[in-house]
Amino acid sequence: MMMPGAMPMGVMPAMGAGDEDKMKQVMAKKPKREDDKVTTVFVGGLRKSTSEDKVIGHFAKYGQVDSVDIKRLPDGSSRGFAFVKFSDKDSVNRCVEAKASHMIDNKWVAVRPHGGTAFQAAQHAERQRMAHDREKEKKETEGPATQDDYEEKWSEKYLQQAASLQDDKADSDGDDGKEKEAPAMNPMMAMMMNPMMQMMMNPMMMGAMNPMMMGARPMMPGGCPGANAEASGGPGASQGSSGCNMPCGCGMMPCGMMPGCCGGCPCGGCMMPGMGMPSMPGMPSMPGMTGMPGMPGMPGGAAPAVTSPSADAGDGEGEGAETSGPVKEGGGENRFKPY
DNA sequence: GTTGAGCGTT
Repeated sequence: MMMPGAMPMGVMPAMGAGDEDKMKQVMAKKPKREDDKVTTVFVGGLRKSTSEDKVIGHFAKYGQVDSVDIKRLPDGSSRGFAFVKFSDKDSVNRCVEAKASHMIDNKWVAVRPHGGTAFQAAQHAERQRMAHDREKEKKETEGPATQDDYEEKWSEKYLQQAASLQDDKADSDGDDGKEKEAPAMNPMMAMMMNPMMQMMMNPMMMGAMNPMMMGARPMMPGGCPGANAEASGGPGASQGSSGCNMPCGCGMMPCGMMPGCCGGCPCGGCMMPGMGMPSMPGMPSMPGMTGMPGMPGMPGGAAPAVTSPSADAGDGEGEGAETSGPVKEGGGENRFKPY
């Protein structure tokens, strides 16, 4: 026994008359629009003053004009183009083929099929451009690389910079010929070239490499006479003669930290008050760190010994030796100021 | 100022 209403809607064998009509309408609708297009011509370049009547009057000679739709702004003024619908395609063809002879209101107008090739090409180009923009935007949003990539990149950059720094240093160090050739740069070396690192490392290295300095010597009020020796004879030249065995150059070692230290380097090449910076055998000097004169209140500050530009002549200019008064800035060249 | 706008959905 089959209930009348049990049949699923989707398999209904027949449609009512009304349904059929609806279907016809739906089916007809789309083709109708297409037909509208193929029987419509676009008319561009109209005068604002051109009326529908004028347009109809012009296009009537190519066939039966169904309608003319001049596009207007809300205020009613013409936008300068119109759609002319013919009742058949042949009229459109005739009309389009005669494009050279369309003059309305004494003005040449453009007549093309609705959605003609030029229009479609323009639309296509526009679509392509939009798609391209979207693609680009998407890429930018996603980002060109991951965080890891960035880190890798920066590490690489750092190493490269360190290497180039080392190269520069090796070049400038070669001037006095006292230092050994700088070894090939590696990250560890790059780190060691950091002034702070040198400050930290030198005490240890000095102790290990220069046992001579471990010998106790009394403080030398008046400064380290080695400065003179340094200026004239290089590191170690002062040894023995004037009471201080420190080769008074401009290394990174605070003088006061060394047993037997004179308590201050008057050489003019010191960075810090009271911090004689003995040059370190085998280590490149730090030209950029030099040039600080002796400081007031420190034994080295009043050192009479330094009257010449000293070991680091050229940037310190020996200011520190001129007076025991307030510190002068090292010609503006010093990037490292005391305290 | 040379290509509309409505209809109404996934």
